Amino acid sequence: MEARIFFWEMMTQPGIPTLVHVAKLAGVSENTVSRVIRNKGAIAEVTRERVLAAIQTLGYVPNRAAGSLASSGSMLIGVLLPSLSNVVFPELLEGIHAALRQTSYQAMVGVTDYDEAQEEQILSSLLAWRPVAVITAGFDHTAKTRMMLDTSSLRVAEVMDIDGEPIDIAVGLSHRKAGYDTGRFLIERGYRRIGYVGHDWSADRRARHRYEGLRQALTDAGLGLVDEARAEGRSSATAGGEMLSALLRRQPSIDAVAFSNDDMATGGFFHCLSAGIAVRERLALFGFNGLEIGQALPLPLSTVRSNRFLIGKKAVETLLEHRMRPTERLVVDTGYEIVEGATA
Amino acid sequence: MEARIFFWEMMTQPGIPTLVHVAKLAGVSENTVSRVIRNKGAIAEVTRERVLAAIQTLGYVPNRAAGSLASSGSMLIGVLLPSLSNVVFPELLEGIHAALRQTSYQAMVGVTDYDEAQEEQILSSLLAWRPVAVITAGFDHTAKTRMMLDTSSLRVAEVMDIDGEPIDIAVGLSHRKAGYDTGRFLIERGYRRIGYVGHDWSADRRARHRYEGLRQALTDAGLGLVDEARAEGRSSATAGGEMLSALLRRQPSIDAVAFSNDDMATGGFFHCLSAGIAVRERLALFGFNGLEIGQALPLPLSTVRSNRFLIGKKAVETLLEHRMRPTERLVVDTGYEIVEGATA
DNA sequence: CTGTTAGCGCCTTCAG
DNA sequence: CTGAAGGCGCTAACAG
Repeated sequence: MEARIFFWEMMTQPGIPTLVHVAKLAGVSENTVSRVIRNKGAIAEVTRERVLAAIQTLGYVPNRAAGSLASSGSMLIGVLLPSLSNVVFPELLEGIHAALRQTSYQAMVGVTDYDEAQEEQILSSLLAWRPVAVITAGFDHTAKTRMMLDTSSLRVAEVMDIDGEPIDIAVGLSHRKAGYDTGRFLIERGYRRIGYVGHDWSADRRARHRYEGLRQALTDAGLGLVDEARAEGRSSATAGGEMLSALLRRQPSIDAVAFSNDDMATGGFFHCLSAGIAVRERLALFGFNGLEIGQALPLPLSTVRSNRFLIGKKAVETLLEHRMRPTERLVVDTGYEIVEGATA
Repeated sequence: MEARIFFWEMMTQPGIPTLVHVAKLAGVSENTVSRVIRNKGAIAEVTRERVLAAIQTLGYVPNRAAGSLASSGSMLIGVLLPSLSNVVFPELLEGIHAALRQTSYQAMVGVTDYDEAQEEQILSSLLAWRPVAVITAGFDHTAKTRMMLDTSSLRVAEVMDIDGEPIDIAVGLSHRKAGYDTGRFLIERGYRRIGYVGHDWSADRRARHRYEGLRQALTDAGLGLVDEARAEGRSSATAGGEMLSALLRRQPSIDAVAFSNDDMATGGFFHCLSAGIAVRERLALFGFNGLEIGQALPLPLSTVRSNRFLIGKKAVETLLEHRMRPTERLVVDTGYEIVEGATA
């Protein structure tokens, strides 16, 4: 009772309560309050309850900036994404958030817009908050970015892709292998005149890897790609339709098309509808990602399901398992799954 | 030269450089360095250059946790989103990030999973970083959430929706009005037997507002909703197809269907394809959102375009325009646009 | 089991 | 135009 009065006396200007306020109200030292909050060290049950009550009545929320400064451990994980307009990245983020929910870590996201120079700049503003780890989608970095990432004590997970040499942890799938399996799948189904429809690779190195894997599979089977059409910009259903149309104009005899992803393939499917092309009988379509929209098509899309949510989750888990930077490079293969569908 | 040696001497343990290191290297006081960084106060050009050089060679990155603590201004904006799996939220986030890119503010995102209790918990972990403002998608909060949001000095923007009473700033569109206009559009096109296909409203209050607006328009025209079908879970193309199928089984005479959003409508479109129903001639379809996929359909979807990117951008801009909490409630209407399309 | 004493890295205020 | 103190809110040692 008296303690509470004492507290209100203190609050010269009604600001946000701090440890001092809680301590005063609970009649203990700041330090004890801190211990209760962090569950560190042994504390008498009575004391703990008194402190908890004080926290409750004041609505005290610890200031993490102060905590971070004092302990040099921020409970922050930086996340660098190229974009949010391609569904795969939000899905990755969902996985990251889901894994973080169990912990008291927070994600801090930066969007680089597929630009390495921006990545550099955004990374440095993330580092200003001294995260304990960074998750980044991809292996292509500027020299300076690489240097910043090389700060010892900063763990780095490069996600989505495991086809490169990671800085310390890689979590994802081999897009080259997925592309190869796409080729194998089409060949085994008897398709021989195979084409490719894609989008701009400069922003999407993984799409290029899949393409390379596809070509390899065809080469290994004594075949080749009949022709290909690539859109200038990012992937979209519209681009997929237009590019398929262009490809077929040049090569009417093509019997199967591998698309750079499901968005493009969905557009291809729509084109077939409009143009009266019988999908699978006359022209097989194959995508990548396993998005919901592809599976909702009148004919479910044949594709490869990559689990973005899982990648995000695994990345966080792996990162948090290693409190120090791992001595050896770690590669976590989250795999993928061929979805037979009905379009190929 | 000498200065540099001096610096290395200091680095007993090769850690992250601080203001002290920069100051030593540049031969000035910490304070001067701080001023250079923040562009505050007058500084001799020579000094500034010397400091900048030192920062460069050390790769110094200011510690914002420390800055935040010292200045009680965090350059952080908290963002509360219900989910990332519905495209509209990543798009909103893109707008937020785009607006933030010009500034030195950072977004810190929390995902509530459509759960008010979680929102409360996540908000408090965001507040631990003492953001200067919070952006939240929606008006439904628990009492405790409301209390936390009521901290003076914390500016709050509630986005997407302007149909409620904002805490201090609302940015978005009137979903009720958009629903009303959907009804008007269908009526003016001559449709009279109108049905509705939706998803679970408990997670999506905006969808309910659109529905209410729609009903109002029908009522005002002396009509009523013939029937409706609502899926249990979240919106998806699959659910849209299934629900449309169920609705038509009950009410074969329906001539137009308003969907809760484009995902659902796209699924409806696919159902029509499979079932051989002539879209528009026999059955009109109308969506909401104006997603790319809808416009890529063989018949572009008739829908309402809500500009999520703009909402995010405007929210940030409005928030940053007001350095203090605005005295009056502010409502920014970002509007919407009817997309005629070819399905209604 | 609890309190005391120093900082963490920066910014603000006040002197020059 | 620049420097010297002091403190933001918290945690890490030590003591006891």
